[in-house]
Amino acid sequence: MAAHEPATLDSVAARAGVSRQTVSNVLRHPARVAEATRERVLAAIRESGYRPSLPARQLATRRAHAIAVRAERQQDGISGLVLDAFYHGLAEAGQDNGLRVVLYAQPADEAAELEIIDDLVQTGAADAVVLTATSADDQRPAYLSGSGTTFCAFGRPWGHDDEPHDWVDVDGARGTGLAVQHLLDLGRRSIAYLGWPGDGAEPSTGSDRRRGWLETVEAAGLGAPVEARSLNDAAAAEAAVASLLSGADAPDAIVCASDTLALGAHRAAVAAAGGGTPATVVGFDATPVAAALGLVSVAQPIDQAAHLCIDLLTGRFETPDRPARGVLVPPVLHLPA
Amino acid sequence: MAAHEPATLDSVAARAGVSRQTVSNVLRHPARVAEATRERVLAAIRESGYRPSLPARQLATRRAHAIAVRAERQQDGISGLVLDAFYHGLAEAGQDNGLRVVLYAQPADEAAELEIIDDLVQTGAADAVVLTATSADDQRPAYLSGSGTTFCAFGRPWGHDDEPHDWVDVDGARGTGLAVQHLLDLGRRSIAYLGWPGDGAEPSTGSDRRRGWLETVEAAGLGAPVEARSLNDAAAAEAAVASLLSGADAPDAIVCASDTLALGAHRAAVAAAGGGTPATVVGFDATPVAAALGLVSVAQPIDQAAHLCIDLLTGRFETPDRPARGVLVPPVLHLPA
DNA sequence: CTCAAATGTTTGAGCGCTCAAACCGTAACG
DNA sequence: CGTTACGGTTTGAGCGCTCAAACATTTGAG
Repeated sequence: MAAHEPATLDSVAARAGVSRQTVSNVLRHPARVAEATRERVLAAIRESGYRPSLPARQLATRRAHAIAVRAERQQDGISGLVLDAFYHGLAEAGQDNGLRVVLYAQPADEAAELEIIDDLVQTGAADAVVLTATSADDQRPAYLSGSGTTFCAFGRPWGHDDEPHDWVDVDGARGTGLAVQHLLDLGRRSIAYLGWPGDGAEPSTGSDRRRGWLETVEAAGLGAPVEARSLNDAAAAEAAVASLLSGADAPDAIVCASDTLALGAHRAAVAAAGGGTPATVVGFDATPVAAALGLVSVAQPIDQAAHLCIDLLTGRFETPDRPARGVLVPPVLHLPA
Repeated sequence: MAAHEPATLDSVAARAGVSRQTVSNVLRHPARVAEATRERVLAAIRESGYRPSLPARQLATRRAHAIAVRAERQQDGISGLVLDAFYHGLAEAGQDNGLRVVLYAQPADEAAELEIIDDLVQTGAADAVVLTATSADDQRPAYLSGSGTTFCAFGRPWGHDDEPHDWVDVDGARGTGLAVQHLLDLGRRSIAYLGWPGDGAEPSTGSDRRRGWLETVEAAGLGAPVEARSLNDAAAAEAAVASLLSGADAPDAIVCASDTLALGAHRAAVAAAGGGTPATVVGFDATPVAAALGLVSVAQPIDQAAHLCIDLLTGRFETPDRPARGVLVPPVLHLPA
């Protein structure tokens, strides 16, 4: 606990009676050092409480040993909570791979964000970026590919298969498929879908989730599937589902593209049931809101996704020119406690 | 956009026809450089797209220009969402002060966490730490004070006034006071409190929130205040409130120590009302759950708190021995949209 | 006109590490 | 018994910056 001068490679070397480089080798390339020497050096390291200087290493290796990730400006309501788990996963997986995670504040627009990323990379504060919340009209992947910045996206390159890059995403179709299956097991026979406007037209998260529902419902050989759309807003969702439930062929279950939609759907269902059994609602994201309402919801394995992002990045650090790789992880169904 | 060798202090200096140090001065101590020279150097910097190397600076100044903050292992249910906003606030305020924010994954226990913090500081990855979620029996502040690590806590040093340190906290009493006042304005006359077990005994977040309720209710000169306690769990809270509402002197409003408690209270209130007007519930933290249920909730000004943490830290960097300082920020009442 | 004090700029050294190349014994080979 | 080879180790150089001190140049006072 003494407040000595902090130990350096040289001070440890002197103590162990070897050269600076040998100490470094013990740490970075243990195989190069003879057994006996290694023991002695390790002892010296332990005794002196030596901690290698990160900045010095960064300077010498020209690598930051860090990745950057964006801190969202503000959680857009119900979802967004998933990010906390993502941050933790990144930090954890990063620690295991000698990578630190640095946060940058989401600025006003994409252009400003790209500037920040460039800055982080060029100043040597980060080697790579993890992009979150990517969408089809996202400029960032193309720009980063163009500028040669290493990155991994959490989210598929929707509609940009021509510009491949590393990505990790959750299999939304699989998730809604699980939801439908669960409802079928529960005996539901008319399973509707509540999605976002535009789902199904262009490739997107929404289209993907809708597809999983559609395919599973059709595979079950049930009647013509019913669906509604709404902006990601509980009130709007409630209205949309209310009209869906007032129709002649009212469904007995509703799979939703998000927990926000599920909240609205749930309200509408309870109202429409008028004391009877309301249609069963399944959400997406397994947020506390779904849990609070006692709804089943599709949970994204965020932690796993974060670890995979780190894996892809470390892989690319080692083999910079390997072809782009994408990984799809399966979600799981979360039943309320 | 050319992929030249990245510019350095020397390359810029050569281009501007001055010495290395002058370029450095232009950036760090503009006053030391003559107007004309400065212009010329700035032009050279612009033309060459020079970005100072962070690692080099860190090595030379022996400062990381970064602070560390913990990424929570897992959001404990409803609350915890606040952290996202906190991270963003830290990153934003940090950027304005030349501080980067690095994340570390919350490990299994406090001892392991302290080890990680030590490591970050000793390797020069961070100059200071922002502690989150501090509690009365928290070992971390004392340890960090002892080891001379600079830090700022988001949370008061409950019951540890003997070991002062920098902190920022939200005025919980003020928050519940606002809640009570709001209910009084609404015409409620019997305002109960739902808190956590032990609130009121020892100094703590819970005691603080309870005190705000108690003082405001007493100041209003209403009848003897009623209260209940429950673990931070919706089901437990529901049970606690149910028995509260079944009593003779059932309250017409309930102020809660958290949104999780509020959720339970809300359910109990709706059930007890049996179709009539349920008791009004006010939550704490203004999470999406409260919004989803249409509940009023006390919102913590997280962004402001984060900025204040950075202010305290930068202040301490400049004046390491100034006395410890604590800042209390007032919360605001969030009405559902 | 001289000298000292400003003012502006450069030089030298060093932060702690890693790379590549040089070095040194000793074992294996012809 | 000289030569090559090789595991193990050391040396030199340099990553890009900042500090402190040294060095010019100008200015104002005596």
